[in-house]
Amino acid sequence: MTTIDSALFDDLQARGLIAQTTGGDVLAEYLAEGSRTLYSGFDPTADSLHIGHLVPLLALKRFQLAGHKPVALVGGATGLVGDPSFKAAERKLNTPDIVAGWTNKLKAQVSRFIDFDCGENSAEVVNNLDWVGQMNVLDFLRDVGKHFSVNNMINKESVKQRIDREGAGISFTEFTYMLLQSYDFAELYKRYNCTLQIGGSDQWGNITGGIDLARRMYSGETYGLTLPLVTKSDGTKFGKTESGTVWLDPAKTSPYAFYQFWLGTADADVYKFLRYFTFLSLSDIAAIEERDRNTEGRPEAQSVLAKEVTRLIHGEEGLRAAERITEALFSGGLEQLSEPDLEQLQLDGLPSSTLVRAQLADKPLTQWLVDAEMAASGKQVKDALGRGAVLINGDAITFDENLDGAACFNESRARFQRFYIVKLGKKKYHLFVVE
RNA sequence: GCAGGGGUUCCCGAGUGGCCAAAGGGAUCAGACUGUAAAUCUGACGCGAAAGCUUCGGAGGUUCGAAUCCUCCCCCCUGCACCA
Repeated sequence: MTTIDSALFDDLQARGLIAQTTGGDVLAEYLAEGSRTLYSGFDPTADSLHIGHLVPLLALKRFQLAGHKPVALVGGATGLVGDPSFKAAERKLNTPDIVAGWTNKLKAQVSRFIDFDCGENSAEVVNNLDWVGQMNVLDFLRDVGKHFSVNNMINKESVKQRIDREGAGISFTEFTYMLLQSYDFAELYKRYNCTLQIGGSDQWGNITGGIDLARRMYSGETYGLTLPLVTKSDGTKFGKTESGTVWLDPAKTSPYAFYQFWLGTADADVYKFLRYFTFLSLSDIAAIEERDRNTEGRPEAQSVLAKEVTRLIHGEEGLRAAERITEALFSGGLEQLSEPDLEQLQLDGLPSSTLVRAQLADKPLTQWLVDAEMAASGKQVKDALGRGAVLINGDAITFDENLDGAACFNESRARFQRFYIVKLGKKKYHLFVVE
């Protein structure tokens, strides 16, 4: 018999992880009284999840740890249609085989976070294409569509801006998305007695749609809970860096870059993020906050956050690699790195490139750095050059040197004849290996 | 199909014949200050080391000169019509 942690709801609330719920206190009680089955959906809109998906993903795990059974739904079907919720414009459709490929990747990714072998509340991963895929249009219209009122649908906040906004619009396809997702909930209710759907706060309309449908089709009593949208205190979008989205796939965002992302969290956000993204207890987090408040200089919270989240996503190994690189680059000991250290940095995932010595003179430094994706354009490098912000193995490079790639990467500047650590600005590092 | 409104540099959004590589804001990058933070200030922000080159949905045209004018085409929005 699974033990239920009746404090779950209070804990979620205290973490700020509850945006809205249906049922209010009834839901809290319902969760405290027994092991429930809940689900959250992830649509394949890319070949990897990103940190924006982390809140619902971790929430599934929080529920599981508290004794409930999580179902992760990967939207092989809904991904073919596109969720219009709060989107400014119609999205372009991806081909079925692309979506199928992404679906498989997401299934694998999602599976790493929840436990499939813990008895009664073992997790499930499902794909809604399995039940929507073979449904025919007429059945859908008669069995599902009949339960929806267009009048209600167009009043949903999530599609309103698309309907009201001049210059926008919404296709029937996207408009129908809500029906598909609602049907998922009803179907999971039938299959697994799944009685709770969780999701981002943008999913509220879709979730309540599902609750209504489950009641109408099966007289099922179900609940919804939404998680807050992650926002930053400065108003910029969470989860983006200069180089774009922060992905969970280590091939798309290295553990080092991932670690650095969290390390850069603003003070104003970091304690909130600890509550959102880690499993540290609220009292531990409060203790960290208290210590930081009483300490001069750099707070401890960011490194705790980076460590916890990186370990969660990339494991102990990924975390250690990220820490090794960070330590080497930011603790000032660059000159002390041994040859094996430098080789290890490369293995650990420090961005690196291999250049051929004979070709160095072909391009200016600006171009080499652009090619290595250290900067988007030579202009940016040029700007940095003018401010002495480009360092090769510690030497500031000048404008004049820039033109001659070979001079920049000259042999006397090399470490162990072939390694050059280029620093652009305060944080960007790249290892060049010249052969 | 008809009528009207639109498509501008990453985003929003000015610009209606030269002073426009194109206002302003946001985002982003670099510098100062710091704690690899925030705020603030400074600079950059189509590409190029530079000379210079390429842009304002697409293709042509008018003009000494076009993002701005004309023609055709593509796409989006709103309404009407068609259909019933």
